[in-house]
Amino acid sequence: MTPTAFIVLGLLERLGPASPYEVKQQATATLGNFWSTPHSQIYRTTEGLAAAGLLSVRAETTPGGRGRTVYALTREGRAALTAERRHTAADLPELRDPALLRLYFGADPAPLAVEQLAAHRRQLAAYEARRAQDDGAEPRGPWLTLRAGIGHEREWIKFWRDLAGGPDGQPRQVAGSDG
Amino acid sequence: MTPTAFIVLGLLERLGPASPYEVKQQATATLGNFWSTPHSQIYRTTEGLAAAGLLSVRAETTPGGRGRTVYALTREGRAALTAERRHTAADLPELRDPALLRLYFGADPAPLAVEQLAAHRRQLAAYEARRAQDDGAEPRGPWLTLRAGIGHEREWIKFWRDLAGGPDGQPRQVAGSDG
DNA sequence: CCCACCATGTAACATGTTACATGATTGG
DNA sequence: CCAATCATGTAACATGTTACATGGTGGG
Repeated sequence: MTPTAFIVLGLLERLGPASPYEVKQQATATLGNFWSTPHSQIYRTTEGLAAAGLLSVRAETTPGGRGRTVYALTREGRAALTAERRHTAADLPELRDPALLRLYFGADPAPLAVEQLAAHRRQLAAYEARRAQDDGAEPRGPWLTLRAGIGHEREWIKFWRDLAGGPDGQPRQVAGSDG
Repeated sequence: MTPTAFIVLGLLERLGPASPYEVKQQATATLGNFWSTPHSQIYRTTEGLAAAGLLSVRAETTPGGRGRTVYALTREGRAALTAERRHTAADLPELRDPALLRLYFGADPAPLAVEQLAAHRRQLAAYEARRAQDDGAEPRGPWLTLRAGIGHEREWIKFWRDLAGGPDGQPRQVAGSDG
């Protein structure tokens, strides 16, 4: 199962029957932080899952007279979701950071680092604001992934801060803070 | 410029004139750790860059009588490389970790974490072995990205270790080690 | 000589990205 | 009533992934 399919199934479980549009809204609102998906992809995926029998389709007409398509989990869909949750196979993702690529190929570290540092600080602030909002929230999953995000942002900040240098633009530290 | 294009240009600068096959070998050997690229993609990209005038093309015949295509940076190609190195725009990558997705959607943390922990420990060991090999190596870029990779592997290990639990399968710690 | 692997690509398909299109609703 | 925005999709194109194809080379 592709990640996008898993996302669609998982969100439909939470939402109950919903249109791809609603799924997309939910995706953006909740896990947009560590895994975004464009709406065109959501539409394709709901179609595909319906064709595979994991979702049921219902054509609706809105009060306004406009058509829309509502999908819901079938029994097979729920089973697939459960199965996917039980997978423990570990294929590690790559960092795939364009900034890292530039660094690798000889970009001047300091100016790059200044921008990266600022961006990661903003991201960390956003994460922490969210965590403050739903500290201790149930279910646990989202809270844990948020924690992962925060940890990695902090790691990035450490990394780029070392390269950003002081006011004179010199690196403050290059040797690894090992141990 | 796409990341793949940048990779191809950067590697061709190091290699001098080379075939897509050689570029791919180099890519795997050097930055396969944080950004892999399939060889089919390298072929497409060299074609595209040549069409855009950033690479020159030369058809060769190997000693064995087999044909191959050798690409080399043009002046425009070098200029594009320099320009890209100067970009500092920061669009942050997402974590996009399938394991995190499972966690988010309610997978049981402990068994997932056990596998993830093992995988990340292997990856960390590989990184550290490499770093031991070329500690202090020049140029600096690759060494720095390796450091980033190590930092993030450690962060993942911390994260999953907390979820993996002791021998009894209970989480050892769930509240954030904040500070 | 044949099998495995290296070198060199091409093709087919899935996924991701960006842009386009268009009907309802709502605020000014 | 007009513009902006919400809701609902479709289309075109780029990128990434997987599989296929084929010529040389070297070892058993």
